[in-house]
Amino acid sequence: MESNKIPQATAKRLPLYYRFLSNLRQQGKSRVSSKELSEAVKVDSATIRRDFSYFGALGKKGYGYNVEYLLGFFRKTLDHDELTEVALIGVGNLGTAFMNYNFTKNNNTKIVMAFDSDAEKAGSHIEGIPIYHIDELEEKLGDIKVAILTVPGTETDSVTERLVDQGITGILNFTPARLNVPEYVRVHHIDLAVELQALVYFLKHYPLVAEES
Amino acid sequence: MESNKIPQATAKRLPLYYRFLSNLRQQGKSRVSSKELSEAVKVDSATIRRDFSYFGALGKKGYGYNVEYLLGFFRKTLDHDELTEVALIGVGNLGTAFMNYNFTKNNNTKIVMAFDSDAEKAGSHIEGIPIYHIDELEEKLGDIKVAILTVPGTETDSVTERLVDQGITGILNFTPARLNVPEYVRVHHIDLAVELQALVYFLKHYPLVAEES
DNA sequence: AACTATTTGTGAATAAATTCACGACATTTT
DNA sequence: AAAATGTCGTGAATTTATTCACAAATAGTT
Repeated sequence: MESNKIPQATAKRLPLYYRFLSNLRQQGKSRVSSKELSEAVKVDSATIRRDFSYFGALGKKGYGYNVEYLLGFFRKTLDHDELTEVALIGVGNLGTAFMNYNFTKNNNTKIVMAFDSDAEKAGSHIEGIPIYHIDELEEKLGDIKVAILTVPGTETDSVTERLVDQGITGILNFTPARLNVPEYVRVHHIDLAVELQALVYFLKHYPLVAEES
Repeated sequence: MESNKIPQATAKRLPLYYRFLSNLRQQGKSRVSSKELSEAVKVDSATIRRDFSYFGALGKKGYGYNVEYLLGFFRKTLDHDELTEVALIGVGNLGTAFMNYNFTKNNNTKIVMAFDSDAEKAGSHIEGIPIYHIDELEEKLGDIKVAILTVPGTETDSVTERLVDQGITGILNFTPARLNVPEYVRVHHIDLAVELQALVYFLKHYPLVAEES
């Protein structure tokens, strides 16, 4: 894989760049400098240029970057032409929020089915996405490789095991638990309570500037 | 502020450690080694020891760490004795998920009020938390310093400005926008679409191990 | 055509975070 | 009481990420 040389920190910013570039195109802008983009995405302009440079010379000195060209380039790099199908596990408030969120706009990912342990929900649809009972997981999952996990804490471990058994290799985990998965499965954690606490900690211990009158 | 010397990466892990230590206590464990904790939180044991060491010598050689002592220490360090009040802006599915989430269990943060632009929702409660109309923001906010932003993209900028005007200094931002705030306001972004895309990108470009039969 | 203003791409410097590896000490076992 | 084992705390090495700063090139201007 040639893209092994791209730093992880850079890779994480790519989707962000992509979205803001899409916005710019929609606004009719055909050119952008690293400085302008920097102000929009709040990433240092040198970092942006460095990030882009891992993919070669995408810009032009004295001019900046051509929005259309950059978008085309990243569309390929981010595989935006092929849709990645995603399953959502746990149709509570958080899960429902995801289903309503229109991921496919500006995106290459789409939630195509959801599961819940509540028999009441099974059989219904949200935004056209079918909800199955969790017992049907093995039957319905097919060759989906990515799952969003928004179940309550108690069910986490057993569901995770079943997902892995069915061939899931990527999990976006919103539960507070740390998942036990084989090493070939990638898990990204988004821990809402931790994020909130960390923010509060930073506010108290890392004041940015003395607030002025 | 003496804790200026603690690396940010360490600070972000503290709430995580705290939660897992609480779990251990609940399980009746009175002692834990960095190796055991490492397996639970999925952080390298050397990193854990390094993190703890910024606060002094909290453990005992040949023994490990005393769970109770560690918890007591972090309770003070993380200001777990004082409750930080938080306002939530935008009572959609995502916002509702937060309100149902019991942040105060094992936590020092509490959502004490919510706002929404939907007049229907104003006046009601979720989990005992009052929901006000967004027009009442200035009137009701009081001296709350932290806000969770879960509004649709269109309202983001104007709401942010009003929050800052009212003295908010920390924002947990779930909208896709990058906020324009004075430099003394700390914003943490959680960008759901970006997280999902980044996961997909890593799966394709950074395979962890060839999946074995 | 000459001049000025921009802006990239990157080598080098710096900063931040992780990981190695081991001496020192405490605990446990025999 | 001695030996064996376990575990911390940390100096040093390494890795990863960011930022500086400037030559080179282009674009725009007069």
